[in-house]
Amino acid sequence: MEAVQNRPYSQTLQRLRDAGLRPTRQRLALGRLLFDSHDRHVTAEALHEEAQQGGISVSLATVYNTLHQFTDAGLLRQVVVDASRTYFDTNIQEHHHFFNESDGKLTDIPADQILLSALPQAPEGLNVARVDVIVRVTPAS
Amino acid sequence: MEAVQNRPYSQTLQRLRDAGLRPTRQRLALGRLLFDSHDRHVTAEALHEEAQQGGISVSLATVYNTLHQFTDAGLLRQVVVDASRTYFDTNIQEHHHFFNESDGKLTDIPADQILLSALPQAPEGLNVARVDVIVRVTPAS
DNA sequence: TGTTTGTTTGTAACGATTACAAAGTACAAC
DNA sequence: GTTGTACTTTGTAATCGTTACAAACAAACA
Repeated sequence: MEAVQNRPYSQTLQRLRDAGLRPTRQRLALGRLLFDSHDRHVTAEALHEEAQQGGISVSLATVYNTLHQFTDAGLLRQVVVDASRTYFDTNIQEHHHFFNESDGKLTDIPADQILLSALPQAPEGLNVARVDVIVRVTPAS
Repeated sequence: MEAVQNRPYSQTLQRLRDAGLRPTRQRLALGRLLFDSHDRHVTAEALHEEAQQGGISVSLATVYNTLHQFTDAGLLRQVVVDASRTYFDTNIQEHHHFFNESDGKLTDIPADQILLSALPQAPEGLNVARVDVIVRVTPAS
């Protein structure tokens, strides 16, 4: 078995290939930041900042482009919880979120921890694409 | 019984008084647009447009101010479903939404039509402020 | 009616995001 | 390798919804 420190947890290269995206230096670097740990929730600005800190030279425009390309490829998912910024979630399985309204932090809730019963029928001519449950939390008084 | 056309469905004047907001021409006019019919979902831009069409002279800045004041007073509720714009909902009861991703239209789902069981415990030190369920729908293929 | 305090308005500013064209890079063919 | 081409990245300008702000205005009340 190969050494842990060399194991490509994220297999970013393969993911990019599978998605038909050229494995450029920028995409590989951002992919590793995103996929080497699990259940990350990032904004474009935050990821850009993180890349800079890590010595990765990448423009903010590229971070935006990349996040959208990854999302289109199904490697990421957008989470809408706050009107002022867009979050991208590395967990693409069905699941839900706690959203801390005071610090803007998201936490995953596994799908099996929330049971939705009796979902009403979608209006005529429409199909359900996804169901999002957002549990908004605030610091206890 | 008074004539239907004179009946103040929305009782906007009283609502404003109760909320401690001066019943100005602009607030009364916007309040009537919002509260004279039920279950409305508006954006600031759309409400401004609607007011203009109806011959109500009110600035966009005032529409924004008013929507926020109404929200703070508990007369409206904000709904976050789309990163690009903020919706305000005249239904302040507990309920959920269908969100049509192709045309941006919201439809209410009464609270009793979605049963959420086994909501996980909020992280230490946090209280649940609200649970939003958004059923994202798209046109059937 | 006068005074005070709250409200409205037009416009500038803001912050996140997108558009765009020029410069750079991956990749396949030679 | 070298070259050619299509795809990417980049800095920056533009966009868009929203907020800030100070001057003009209006409601409340003595």
